[in-house]
Amino acid sequence: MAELSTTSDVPVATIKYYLREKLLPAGESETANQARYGSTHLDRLRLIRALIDVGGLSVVSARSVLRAIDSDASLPETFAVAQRSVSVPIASGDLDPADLDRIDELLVGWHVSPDNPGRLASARVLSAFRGVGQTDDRGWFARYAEAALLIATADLDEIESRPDRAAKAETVVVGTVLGDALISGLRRAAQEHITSQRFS
Amino acid sequence: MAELSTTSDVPVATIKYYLREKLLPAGESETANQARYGSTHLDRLRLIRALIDVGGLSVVSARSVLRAIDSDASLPETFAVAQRSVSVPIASGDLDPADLDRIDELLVGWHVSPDNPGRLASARVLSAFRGVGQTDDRGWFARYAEAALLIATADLDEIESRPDRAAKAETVVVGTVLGDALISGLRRAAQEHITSQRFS
DNA sequence: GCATACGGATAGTATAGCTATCCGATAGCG
DNA sequence: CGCTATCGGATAGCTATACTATCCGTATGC
Repeated sequence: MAELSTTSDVPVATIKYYLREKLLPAGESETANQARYGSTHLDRLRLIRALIDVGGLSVVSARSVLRAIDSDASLPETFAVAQRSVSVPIASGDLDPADLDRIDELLVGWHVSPDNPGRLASARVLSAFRGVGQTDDRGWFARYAEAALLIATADLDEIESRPDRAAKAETVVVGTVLGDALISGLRRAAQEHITSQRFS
Repeated sequence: MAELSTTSDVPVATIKYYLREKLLPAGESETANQARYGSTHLDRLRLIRALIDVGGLSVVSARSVLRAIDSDASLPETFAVAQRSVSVPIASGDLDPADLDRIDELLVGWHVSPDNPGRLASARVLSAFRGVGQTDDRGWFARYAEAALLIATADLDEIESRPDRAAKAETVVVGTVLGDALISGLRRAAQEHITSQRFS
């Protein structure tokens, strides 16, 4: 365990915490006070840190996506789990139906279920925009939707390129969780680029 | 204050907390135990809730972006504040220079300063991808960068459409903070759409 | 004249994510 | 064989955040 800690750069106490929280499977005990951790443990630990540190997942969310990877759920099911774990749950009753309508209007031709976390989250953002006095943002949102379609297509292409179900499932989770961080990072870089282009 | 609480649906105790934390300016005291809150206070309160609830900002981050809106800082400066407040700070020393190189390679032709939070965040995501054994993701990342450019262009167009500096600054902040929530929401909807397209 | 409501100050609460200490067992060393 | 250091596991403690609840003196309005 000490070795796992040094190679992964995660404190021993934290590893113990992840074991307790069932994020990490226990090593196989060799004697009563020695356990063996192999490369699978190291890989899993790195995945955990990526999800939590970079993706910003909570420990409970991380656990549920890890379970989804380990299960034999279908890809769409794994996607659903991954999506729910990165989204704050929103009850559709809390939303103004008019906001949902406007989102659906934006997404015409898309096949999206009514309780898709992204659909609800988008409606909530729209409502917040309205609350702040931001209006006439239809064009803005439409361009976001176009970009989202590009990204999702890239995501699915990447997932399909993976060899087997296990690898595909992991890419679904990693892509969903880290993809959010990636797109916002690149967006900030692009914002600075365009800003400097227009302000000089 | 009770009125402000009912119209905004924010508990009185929470409003007091925001006053204490200097997110909300104090109402003008009329007598020793009465204060007057106007529509500016209501607007500000709604903005605070949008930033915190929908945008996921911490109270301290919210305070710093509100200060940026109220200041007479230039738009690029306001952008920088907004970007820093939505990003977890990353020291460039913690990153593998090779990851930064690969991001810079992706961003050729872009005018981005070395300490742009998005550039650093993207490098960190790249490093996390590598750590979980995800490779050959150059094409994937490039498509993300393309989408980011589309989004940033839409952002800047929207900002420029605003009448004056104050409105522009508010759109910078609101757009930066809520835009992240919007794009990830739309991405999830698009993922479901493309998935169902390909799996049926 | 007095219950009620006000704003401000202060203290308390809940949760999350670690982190530190204690404990008995055992491995290595001489 | 003895002794110290280290192991894994269990438990308790810590820190930060975002509220939330109570108390208090003042003042309003019926």
